[in-house]
Amino acid sequence: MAGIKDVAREAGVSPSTVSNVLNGKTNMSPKTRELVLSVCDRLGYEPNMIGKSLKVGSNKTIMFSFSDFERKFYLSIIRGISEYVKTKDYDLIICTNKSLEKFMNKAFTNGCIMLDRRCPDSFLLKKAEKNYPIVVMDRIMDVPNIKSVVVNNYAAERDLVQGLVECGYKKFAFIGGFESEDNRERFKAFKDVLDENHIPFKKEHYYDGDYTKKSGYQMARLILLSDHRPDVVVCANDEMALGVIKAFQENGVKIPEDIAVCGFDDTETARMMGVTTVDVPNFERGYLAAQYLLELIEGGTNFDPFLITTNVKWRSTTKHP
Amino acid sequence: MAGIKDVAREAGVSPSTVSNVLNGKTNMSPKTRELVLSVCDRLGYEPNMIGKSLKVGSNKTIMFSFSDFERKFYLSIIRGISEYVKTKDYDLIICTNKSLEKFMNKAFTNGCIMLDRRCPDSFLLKKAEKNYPIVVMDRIMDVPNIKSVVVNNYAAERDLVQGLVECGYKKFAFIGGFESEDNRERFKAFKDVLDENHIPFKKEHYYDGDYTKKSGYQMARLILLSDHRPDVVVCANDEMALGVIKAFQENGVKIPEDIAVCGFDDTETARMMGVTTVDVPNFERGYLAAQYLLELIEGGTNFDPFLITTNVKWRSTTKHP
DNA sequence: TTGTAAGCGTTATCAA
DNA sequence: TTGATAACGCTTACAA
Repeated sequence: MAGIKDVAREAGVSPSTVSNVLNGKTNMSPKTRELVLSVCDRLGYEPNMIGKSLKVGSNKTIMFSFSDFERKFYLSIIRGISEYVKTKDYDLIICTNKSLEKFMNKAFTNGCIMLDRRCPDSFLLKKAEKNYPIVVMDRIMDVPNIKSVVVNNYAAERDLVQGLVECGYKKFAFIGGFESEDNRERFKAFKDVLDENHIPFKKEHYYDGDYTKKSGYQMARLILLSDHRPDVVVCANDEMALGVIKAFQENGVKIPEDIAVCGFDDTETARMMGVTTVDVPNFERGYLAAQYLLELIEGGTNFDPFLITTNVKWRSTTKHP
Repeated sequence: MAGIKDVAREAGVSPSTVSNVLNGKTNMSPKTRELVLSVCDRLGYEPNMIGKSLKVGSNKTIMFSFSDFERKFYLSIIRGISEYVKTKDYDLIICTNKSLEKFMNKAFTNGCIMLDRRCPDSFLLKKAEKNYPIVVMDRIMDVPNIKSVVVNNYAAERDLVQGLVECGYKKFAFIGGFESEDNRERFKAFKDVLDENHIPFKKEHYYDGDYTKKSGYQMARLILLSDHRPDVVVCANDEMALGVIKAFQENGVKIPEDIAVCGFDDTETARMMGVTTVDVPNFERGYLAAQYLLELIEGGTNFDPFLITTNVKWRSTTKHP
């Protein structure tokens, strides 16, 4: 690997001149510039970004961390981040495992968008205290250097359930995901709307899923065995709703005539299957997260959580309000 | 940000001693070690990986590059890479846009897995000549320092089409994706099997899609307008097959009774919709790609392309052979 | 217009 | 058991 010194020696100039040429400075004669450029080309010189980063102190790079590979919409989020970052001439590195200690470091990246729920708050707080800017998605942390960008789960689920009530549904079942802020909010909205409408809901009609299709399938079978048949099953996400639909189809339960089903996320499969659900604008959330992160990096100090609004998509697995 | 020197000063030792402690060396007294460790903790010291990388010359990191955000199975590939890399104590960075020049650099990453079709061969060849190890997916490049890990499209599509022939289908239509090695191979297999079975296929029964669901939908409408109704539509991927299915459903065409449909990829939606397709083991391909890359990095010299085998999944959008 | 030299944060060598 | 020093590849004052 040719280094800047090799180029300098070969061109008969000093390393600083090579550096200047390569960084678009104009304080050299045209012929020196040409010469340097041609030597770079001939030697196939590529600047060592590590050396440069060390010297310059920042490398205009942000990082995104996630760890759930079952969610296609993560790709949309990535696309959103990627698009915004490009406009600002920053680079993006995405990281999936425990390399955080290495990459969440001022020396390596200027900031981070965190979507990995396995990364504990305490870790993020530690980084934030060191002035490392972070945007967290799907969780709320209201401290300096951390900005939350979260889906307004509560409002979205409220809209959905209120619509179902207006359709005339009276007997509800809810399939929850694993313990998380998302799930708590979605369930709370569900419960609140039922309460406001004086529709009773018993604990035993809450079924414990884990956001996977399989768990939805299993819970649906339990529902079919129970003596209290709901007329609508509200699922905390689309994957579980798809599992429910599969179980219902296998057991000859007509959707929505016998039992209606709805989800949350508006995944591609849900769309294709005509599932009533809540559309979360994922590209936009990625884009916004990146935008906020760069604002923090450039010195912004607005750390108020940002809520993303959503829309209910009424499709064929429920009546329409 | 506290640096190694700050720690050294605070602990009353030299930077080298701090470095030694932090790198697990044992050439110091236990009490010095303890002291250093406690100071590190108190100051919240984190090693600057850039400084370290510059000194050490390598940072045990590989990179993965992609750019198509419409394919959920990319997440499976990433998971495969991520899993393998973890076992070898390497880090993975994923990169989506034009940051390649920066990251595909010996100083930054030790090697790269390339799945971005927009990255030209010429660029990769240039890197390979500089001894930068690369694993390319979905394209074949048979030169030193580049290993190809590709799906055996030809064999897979042959199996599928041969099965269709055995089902008794006689009038075929093919919807191709955009111009690419994948598409060429899939179509060649399709055509070869028909030829071998003396089943005629005219150019006008090849429809030009672009791998999107929308294009499948549009082509399906064209097919319905044509005077030659096929009894099976073979699509170069699942997305297009889903588009076809949508169009057929809207027009009252029964699948598979009136016209059968099949795809390629075994996406989640295809699975859910019962589409006959070819299952590509994506997790495994990522895993293997990572494995081969690390082999190259450690000095391996087996650059022969590796073909990944696949299985046909017979489902309800076609008869079964 | 060009070159010299210091320094970014670390580790390795070697001497104490 | 410790520390001084050089070096990794680059940029940037500042000097020439």
